[in-house]
Amino acid sequence: MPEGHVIHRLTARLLADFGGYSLEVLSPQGRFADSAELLSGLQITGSSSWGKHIFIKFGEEPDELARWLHVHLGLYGKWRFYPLDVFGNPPAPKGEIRLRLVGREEVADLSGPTRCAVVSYDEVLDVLKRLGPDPLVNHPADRAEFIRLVRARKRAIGELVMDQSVVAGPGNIYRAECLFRVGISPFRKGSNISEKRLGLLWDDLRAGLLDGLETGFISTMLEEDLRAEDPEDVEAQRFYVYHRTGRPCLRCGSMVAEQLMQNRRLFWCPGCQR
DNA sequence: ACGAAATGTCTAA
DNA sequence: TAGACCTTTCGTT
Repeated sequence: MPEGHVIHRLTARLLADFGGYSLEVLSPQGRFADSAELLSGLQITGSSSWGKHIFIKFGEEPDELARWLHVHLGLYGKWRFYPLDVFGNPPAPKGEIRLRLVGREEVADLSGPTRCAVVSYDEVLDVLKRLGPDPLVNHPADRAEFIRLVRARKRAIGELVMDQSVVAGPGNIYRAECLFRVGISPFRKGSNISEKRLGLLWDDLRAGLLDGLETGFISTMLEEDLRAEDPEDVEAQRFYVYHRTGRPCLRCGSMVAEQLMQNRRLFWCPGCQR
């Protein structure tokens, strides 16, 4: 259940912990068995991520000739890591494990991904072509490109922030929290929002994702607001509006509202986001 | 035990 | 827009 920050983190970890030596690749559940065989015995020699997509390079050939593992976790997918025991044996798989990487000191188990496939470099490029700028990558022209893409569309900004061809990486939590922090109503049409405010939104998405990348979890709340909340309620300490339906906004006191947008729960403050 | 929800995306109608 | 899909976890009976 990850947004972009978790994906970039995982990508780095997979290369750091499992790269540079021959790996055993298994599919305890069986659904990935044929593909696992294509990879088993090879080394991980590179990794990259964009938005919520992970690409792991297997083999020492140049990029164009290597085999690439493409993973997208979707809503439920998860990587779990377990240490080998004192004899160097991996633990028995727990649950439905689509893919297992057996490393020197630990195993990486993948469950529930929406995509897990061995692909060519061309297929990697095809995926990248469909994705908009990633605030964690933040190439020099990306900020302006994000502004241009949003302003070219008439759909609501709440939908556009979740559209991976407009901006790759943010999900439902960053959508709610960043729109709140920048004070933009999720219902505003992209084409009606000024370049300046969209620039601030990009900056805030980047700041949020960067913070999540460092800490490993999403906490969008500023220090001075943290103290105001009930210390028992961990979720409320992290978020201004996400999952806070019917409770008072910490900034203005209005009730946080909720409705479905594109089949996902959208949270916003009607007072702060006009 | 069972049902709902979860930080997502695709496809068909 | 609705449904399908992949799986785990948490709350309610």
